[in-house]
Amino acid sequence: MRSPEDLTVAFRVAGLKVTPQRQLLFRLLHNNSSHPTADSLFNVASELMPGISLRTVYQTLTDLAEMGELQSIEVGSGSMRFDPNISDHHHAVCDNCGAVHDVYVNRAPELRGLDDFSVSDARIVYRGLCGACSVASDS
Amino acid sequence: MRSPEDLTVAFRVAGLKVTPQRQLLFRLLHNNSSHPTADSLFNVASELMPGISLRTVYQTLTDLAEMGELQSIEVGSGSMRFDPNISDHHHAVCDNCGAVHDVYVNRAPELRGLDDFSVSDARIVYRGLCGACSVASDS
DNA sequence: TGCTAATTAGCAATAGTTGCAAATTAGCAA
DNA sequence: TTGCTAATTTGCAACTATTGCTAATTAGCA
Repeated sequence: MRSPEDLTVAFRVAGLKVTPQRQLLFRLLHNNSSHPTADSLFNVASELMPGISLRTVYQTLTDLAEMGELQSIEVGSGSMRFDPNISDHHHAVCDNCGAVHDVYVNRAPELRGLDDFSVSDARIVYRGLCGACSVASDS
Repeated sequence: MRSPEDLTVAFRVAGLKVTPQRQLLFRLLHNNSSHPTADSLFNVASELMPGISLRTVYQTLTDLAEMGELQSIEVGSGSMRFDPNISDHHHAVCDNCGAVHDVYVNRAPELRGLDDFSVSDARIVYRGLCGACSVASDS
């Protein structure tokens, strides 16, 4: 995702308005690698801007995703997560603490068992234990 | 997933009862590669056994999943899908017709960018166009 | 400064799934 | 075969995540 400053310009160019709510969300998402849900973002945003609506958070996330500024991902936690890292990467989810990490793979794995399927996207979700949680479970 | 006959035995051994509803679902799921949702299974089951409850379908799917007889998968279609194929495989989803296909990869892709994460499971979801739909969209 | 289309907030509505309790029933034992 | 009891089924309410709708507000241009 681009910087809040760049997004401000990009939104105006696209005919979208730059409201205080959106600027706040730009800031909260920039360089955010926590893969937040709409709700968790709403909670943080609410402390900085009491009264902001969850609906507005959803709306802005949808707008950003449509502009290609962020990726929406599903890792089986029940709710959608948003990732401002739009480089070609995948995710590792800790079964213990639920944290979602960005991971990279050397090359896209090749398919077998399906002759004619033209792949446009491949997403990998790894599950297991993150560093902190494996240490904690050593005994 | 094992055969309806084997599951009948396995359920009794596990202290679970084998009801007509469950037997029907065993049959509907056996060798079923359509990756059905709870609701689509319910629809088929309802024709063969009017009055069967959606709640029962969910319950039985949960039981089967807990026994390791089927896999529940999420491919972004909004609802959970169930796969009686429990071999090590992945899925390809057609963006046009929504069909979910089983696919196999030569080897699990290696991680980069995360030092200490012990992977217990990796799931790949490919998106694109299936054979039938690529042909249909040629013009 | 005023205008207007975009946005916000709040609430209702929806989809998928699970919780709960009363009625039913599978499967064991006598 | 009959009776018992725990498991199951059903129906419905509740719940979570998300989207639809609309009146009131506001960004940004002229």
